[in-house]
Amino acid sequence: MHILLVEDDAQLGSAIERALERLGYTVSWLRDGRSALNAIRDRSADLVLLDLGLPGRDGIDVLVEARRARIDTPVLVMTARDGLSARVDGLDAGADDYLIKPFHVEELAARIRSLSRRMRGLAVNCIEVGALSLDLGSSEVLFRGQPVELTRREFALLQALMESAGRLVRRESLENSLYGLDHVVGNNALEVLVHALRSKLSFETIRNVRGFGYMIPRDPQ
Amino acid sequence: MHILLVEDDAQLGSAIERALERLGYTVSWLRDGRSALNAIRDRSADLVLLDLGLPGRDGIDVLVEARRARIDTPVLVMTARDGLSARVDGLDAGADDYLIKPFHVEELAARIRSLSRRMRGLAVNCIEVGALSLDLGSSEVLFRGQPVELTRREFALLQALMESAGRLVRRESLENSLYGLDHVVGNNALEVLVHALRSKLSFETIRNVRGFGYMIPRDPQ
DNA sequence: GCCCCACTTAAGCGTTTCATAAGCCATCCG
DNA sequence: CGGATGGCTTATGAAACGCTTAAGTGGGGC
Repeated sequence: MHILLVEDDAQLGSAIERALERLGYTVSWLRDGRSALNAIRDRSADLVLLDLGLPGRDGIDVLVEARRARIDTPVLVMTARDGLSARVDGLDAGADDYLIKPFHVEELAARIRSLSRRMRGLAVNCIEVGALSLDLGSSEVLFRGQPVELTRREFALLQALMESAGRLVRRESLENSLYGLDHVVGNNALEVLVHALRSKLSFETIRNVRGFGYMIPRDPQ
Repeated sequence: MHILLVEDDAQLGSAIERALERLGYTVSWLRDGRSALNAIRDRSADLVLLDLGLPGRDGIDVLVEARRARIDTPVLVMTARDGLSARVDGLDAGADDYLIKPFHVEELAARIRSLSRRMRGLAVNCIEVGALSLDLGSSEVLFRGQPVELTRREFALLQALMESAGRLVRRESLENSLYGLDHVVGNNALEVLVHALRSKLSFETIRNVRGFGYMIPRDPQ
């Protein structure tokens, strides 16, 4: 998940950036409203962490402009404790949640998690591994940038594998998540499915571990 | 943002109240039509979430009275699935959108966000995609510049698809927003509806993605 | 009360998808 | 080297899916 951090204070900004990266997010840190707005318009970020204490009314303006452009990327605003009106303005302007400075990193992490949980199923929700990108929202799959048409079962299999990319997924566990616990399914269905998926992607993307299961390597080396 | 919740059921009311507060809104929860009407007249709320299942025709009356008093606070109406007539009355009486009980909290949140975005956007109640233009205020639909007569359901379907134009909308999600959560509804009502809509527009505008759902392409190429 | 309209249900049909089966290939043991 | 096991590949019939048309249902307007 990619987070756009908009914060003009150097010290605070770098602290937040480091904290977010430690939590496993990728971060773009921008210092001013103008470049922030451009970045938001690109829709490259999955979440925006916006400081409302920017010089001028920059922070609010960014938000208002973005919402006017019908960009509904979730926005989490940060305000000073005394900035009650700013906070209210922020929510009015279309923020999804707010944090009061100063805050604990745990608080920030919790808000981000809650927000990403909330937007799941509504906005884009991508898993990316190597040359593969899988969008759970639109059910679209890209392989080396090209869209690939998958059936429901193929999609489910790919999702299961990509969700634990780099790790082996036991055959049994795959069968469960594809067909449910009632194993009425014949013992060869999975192989057929794997084959179909491989021929739509490439034969190297899905690796078999004899006797155990399958995996998608995280580093395609 | 302050939301006025009008709901007589204690359990449901407190559940919705908690959910809204978790989403960062402040909530006033009122149980009956009379006090609701007073509160609406104060114009203290930014949005009203109104249950039409109040005893008597209280719910509708509140709405009609409020609109008669020229109060244009957005109203999101909640109705039971079987209360089709109540729903129609609700929209006729001046509701801005409706939800069918029971609903997911995410659905409620999405509607509230969409509504608040809509009212913020300088009364731009239009969604435009390709040759399609849908006016949420007047419920008018234009296709290639020509007005098209749609029924309520067709309109709701088109709205759902256009609100996420360019993205796939899962069949399940469409069924939820059209019929509510308890899909007691027959399993091909949606297909019939899609067919009706396609034949009023064109057969290319709505694309099916087998096994997943439907979408309206943002770029008709 | 009657008719009309919107809507759901039902049924038929073509297409796609999927599980099964059956044969082939690779790897692992002796 | 050869059997055995596990995985790969391909073909096929059945089931699922979606489209379409037609018939049934129930509410609102007259």
